Amino acid sequence: MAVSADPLTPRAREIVAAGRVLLERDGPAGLSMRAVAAELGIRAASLYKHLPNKDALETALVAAGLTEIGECFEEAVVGSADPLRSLAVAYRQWALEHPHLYRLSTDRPLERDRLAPGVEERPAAVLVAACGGDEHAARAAFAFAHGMVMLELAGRFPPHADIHAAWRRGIDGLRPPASPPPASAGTRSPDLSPR
Amino acid sequence: MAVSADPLTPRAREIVAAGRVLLERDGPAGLSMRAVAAELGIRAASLYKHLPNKDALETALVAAGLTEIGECFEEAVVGSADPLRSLAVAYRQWALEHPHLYRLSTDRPLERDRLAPGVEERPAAVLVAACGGDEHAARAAFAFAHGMVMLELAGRFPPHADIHAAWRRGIDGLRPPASPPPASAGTRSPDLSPR
DNA sequence: GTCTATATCAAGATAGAC
DNA sequence: GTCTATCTTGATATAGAC
Repeated sequence: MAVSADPLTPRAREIVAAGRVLLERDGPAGLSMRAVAAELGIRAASLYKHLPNKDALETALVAAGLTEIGECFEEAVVGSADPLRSLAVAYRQWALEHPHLYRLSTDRPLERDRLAPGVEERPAAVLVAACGGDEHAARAAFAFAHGMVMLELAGRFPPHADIHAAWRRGIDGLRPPASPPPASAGTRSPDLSPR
Repeated sequence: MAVSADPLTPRAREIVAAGRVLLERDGPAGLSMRAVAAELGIRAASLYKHLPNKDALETALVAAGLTEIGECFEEAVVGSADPLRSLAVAYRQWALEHPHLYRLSTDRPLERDRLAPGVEERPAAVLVAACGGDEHAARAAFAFAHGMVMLELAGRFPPHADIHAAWRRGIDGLRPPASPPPASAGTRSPDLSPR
């Protein structure tokens, strides 16, 4: 059993960074070993001195993506009067800014063995707290947010759809009953724009 | 502007059927023109007399998948005391029984031009009705269900997660306020198993 | 409607020299 | 740590004969 990730050498980290540039710029089809090598000005064969294969590269990219999403989560809730809304805003924003890395990071089984400890658990704990300790609600909220983001990234909402209203309705239904939307000017939840 | 789908010849329909077998059995990587031809006992080149290219095959598969999901939807609500729950059960069941076709059908932009009329609209109307006419709630419910299914298909829920409880919590939060879970024995929503 | 033959391209990966 | 050279595989697609 693999206890933890093999730590990456500095050169391997540079390769992963180049891979990330390519993935985010050209999508998954652009993430070939040849292209990554070209990005670094070397030959594809040279990559294999630093990473065993392409899967190791993708695994490292997934770890990087999940780590960043987790950091966003922790920042999003500090001082927030409406943590669940703040998490939703942060989540959507990160996914829309890094669509290809988001998809790569979420559409395959997690190799939990190879993940640094806390990468999955810490953002999960933040979300559960925002759901008033209800972990079923937290799982539902995660699925809701993932579904919203995936549908938006796939262009599946019809042109006239009010995406913000759907987010609002979902969050309102998942918020813990004890804490209704904070009493501000209006009677409904505020808009979901990042600012 | 392409007004509607080119109708498929009978032979083309057989090709699409073979493609569906392969996709569902071997996943997207197994859906090659060579493999489809082999499934029919012919050569890949022969396929191009019946379909212009691979994209046409995939488009036909998507149309078939969406049509079937829509039919499931219409059947699921007849005589149901809890339409939103019934839709959720039907949706999850179809997706779990056809994981690869589900993913193919949902992860790319819809070519609405090439879809038979009603394929998208009719199930949408059923869902909106189940949400008490609230189309924002319907969109949120769609995203919630899509997210739940995608996470389950991707193996992203931890082994201990109570998936049924998450479905229940999501549905309860999205149901129209006027109609609480139908008064049965218990105080909570019933389990989400297909039976 | 199917065939053979082929063009074209690109992918992951390895061996071994330097 | 990078190179050249190569292997192996497999993909979509076209031309033209039968």
